[in-house]
Amino acid sequence: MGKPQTRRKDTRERILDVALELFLEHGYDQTSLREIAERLDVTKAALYYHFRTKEDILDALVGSIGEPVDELIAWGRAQPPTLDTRRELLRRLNEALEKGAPVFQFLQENQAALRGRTSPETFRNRMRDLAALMTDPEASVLDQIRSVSALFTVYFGTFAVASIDGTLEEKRVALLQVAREQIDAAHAACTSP
Amino acid sequence: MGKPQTRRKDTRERILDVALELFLEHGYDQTSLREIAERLDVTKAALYYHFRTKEDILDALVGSIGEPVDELIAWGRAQPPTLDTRRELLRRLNEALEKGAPVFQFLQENQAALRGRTSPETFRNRMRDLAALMTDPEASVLDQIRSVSALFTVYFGTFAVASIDGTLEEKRVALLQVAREQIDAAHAACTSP
Amino acid sequence: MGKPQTRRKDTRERILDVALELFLEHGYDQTSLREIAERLDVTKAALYYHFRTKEDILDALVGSIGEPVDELIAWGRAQPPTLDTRRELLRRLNEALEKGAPVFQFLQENQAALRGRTSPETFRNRMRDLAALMTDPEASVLDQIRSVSALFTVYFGTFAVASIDGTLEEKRVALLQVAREQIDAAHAACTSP
Amino acid sequence: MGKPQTRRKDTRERILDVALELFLEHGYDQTSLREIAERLDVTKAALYYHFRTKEDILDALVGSIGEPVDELIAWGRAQPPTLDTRRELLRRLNEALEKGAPVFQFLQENQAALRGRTSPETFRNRMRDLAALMTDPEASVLDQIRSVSALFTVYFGTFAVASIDGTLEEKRVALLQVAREQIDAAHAACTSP
DNA sequence: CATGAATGAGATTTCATTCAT
DNA sequence: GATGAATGAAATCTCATTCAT
Repeated sequence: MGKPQTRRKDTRERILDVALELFLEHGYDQTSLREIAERLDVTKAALYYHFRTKEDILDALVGSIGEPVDELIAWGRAQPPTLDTRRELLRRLNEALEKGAPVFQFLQENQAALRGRTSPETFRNRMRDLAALMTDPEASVLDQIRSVSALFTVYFGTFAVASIDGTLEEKRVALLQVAREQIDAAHAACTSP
Repeated sequence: MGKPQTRRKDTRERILDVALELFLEHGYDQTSLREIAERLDVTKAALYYHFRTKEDILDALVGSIGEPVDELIAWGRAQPPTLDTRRELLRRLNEALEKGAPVFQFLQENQAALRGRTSPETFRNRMRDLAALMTDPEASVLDQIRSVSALFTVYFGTFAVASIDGTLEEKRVALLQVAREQIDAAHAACTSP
Repeated sequence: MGKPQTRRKDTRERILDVALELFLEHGYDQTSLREIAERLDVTKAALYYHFRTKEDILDALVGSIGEPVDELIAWGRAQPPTLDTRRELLRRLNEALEKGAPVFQFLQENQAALRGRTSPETFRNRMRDLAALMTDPEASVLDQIRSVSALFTVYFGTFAVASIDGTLEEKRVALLQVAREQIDAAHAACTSP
Repeated sequence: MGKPQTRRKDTRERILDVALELFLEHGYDQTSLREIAERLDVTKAALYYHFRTKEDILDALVGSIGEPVDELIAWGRAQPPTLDTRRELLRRLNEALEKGAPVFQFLQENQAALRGRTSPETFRNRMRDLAALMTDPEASVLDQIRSVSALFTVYFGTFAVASIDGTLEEKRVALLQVAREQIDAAHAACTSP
């Protein structure tokens, strides 16, 4: 009974899982389709049944995180460019990074390898948009850097806190708070003096 | 008299220059020795006269920034772990990044590709040592993240401020100041309450 | 009543049409079953319901012109080897080429690709038989060449007159007349002196 | 003494020889670089040292006959469009075909496989130019076909006379004479009536 | 009748590397 | 110091074909 058998989960899904796994282990260029196929115990040709090229696998992976970020940007643009909006942007980004973290890390560690590829390029543009939403173009260089720095703390911090003791959740919350302090500083400086 | 002739700078040096140039353009894996040789207008075999393997070129490149960082770490260890020491560490790192920036960027963008390679691994360890010098292991998670965040600001900021208006020098100084605020915050929090 | 429905002509027929179309466009080897299936908007597996192999498609195509030529040869053999017989052979071949022209052209342009395949080989034998019917083995080399040349004019001419102005029908008639002059010359030479 | 050793003739030359040999045996598409390499007893990679792609081998082959034909066309254009010129064109083509015959045959048998490839396309244009030199555009369709037919006799005849008895030289001369009769007929018809 | 999923074999091409000269 | 010729290994990708459903 039930579905006939959909043997071994869904192959397409499994390919993406294993691909990401290997891309993180050895990098995109160093991961051959042979390796992916072997770890899945299918033939290389089977991969080509599900994806037209190696780059299509990449696109599917990057696409999976593109949507949440797009939504985030759309939301940000609909809000007034206030401190509260920016705090909320950081909070939502921090959340989005939690799920999707492996893909974010993959993108971050393979920047050079993926240069010129359309889908990561698209992703990079999204991050640029996000950065633009965090900063006021007329603010001082100092404040702009404070804002970008807040984004960095959330973004890179996620991959770098491994060496610090503490639970993942604890560190995630701490990252967010530090980032919030920085965005607060950017705003305080520009309103108070 | 003097050196025999050192025609055109010195081939070894030129190989390193062009290699770095191409590694930055297409990434380490995607850059073939053929491309390097072609851009230099020599044969591939000529490269092998100067470097035993492709990885040797990588090592020479990474080595060129290893020394300054090693010195920085040695200096840091010889100092007491005070706020002033950390401020000075940030300042010196900021300085070291200026020269050597392309190599740092190369390392940052090719993390996955270089994983498992000895010399970048060595470099990563050095950065870990540096991070350790910036933080007190007994400090709160929050303060540790503040300290690491200061390091990030100096480090990643260097590659990311391209999209902000202002002279390079201006931005470098601003980055340093923001980082200093963060390390100050880390210390203020842990000494005051 | 009548045939159940013969939806859209008949799949088998459509496969042959599209296959020939593509074989003419890109050549036999360069045409994959995937392309044929895609242009028909069915799956590759569907092709295998109608034909056991790719070569079976080829055989069906070549077979379609084999019969008329077989009949022509049989007719030729039943006649005395006179000038009139040969004139009539040219006329009938010229006629047969009109229908079936695409298949003839396909065979002519893919000789190398089809070498060793049984059915085109069979076809080539038929053409050889036809050439034999056109020539007397004891005639002079010159006259044999005149006769073969007449065959060529009808055969290759059909594909080559595209660059000459005039209606198709006009050109077909002209080709036949030129060929007839050649066969006449072959006979005149051998009977008169 | 003598040249150091130029071991085994000139590799590039040998590749072209063997490639043509195999292209004629199995056709262009069906001949893999593996086969070429094996018959030469070198590795596939060695082929790529001498030719950038498989198509480059093709180009070199076609190019080798392009020049003589170009010269023939240039010569033809410099002459008045008389019967004598055309007789001489046929004679020279007949001569050019003798050397270079295998390449001509290869081109003729692989038309479909080579469609769209630049260098055979170029070659086809040359043949069209040659055909244009043989015919008067204002002549009757009949005479135009007679002229083209003369060209065919020389061209296709070269590959087709294998089945006729006689020495190669004898047959070559006979082909030329038959072609000449046809071009004569084309001119006679248009001047006399 | 036809499809979705998969395979085994093999194609072209590229790469780091070697070595005699 | 440098080159020309070559190699062995591997990569991406395509193809004809099969078979359970």
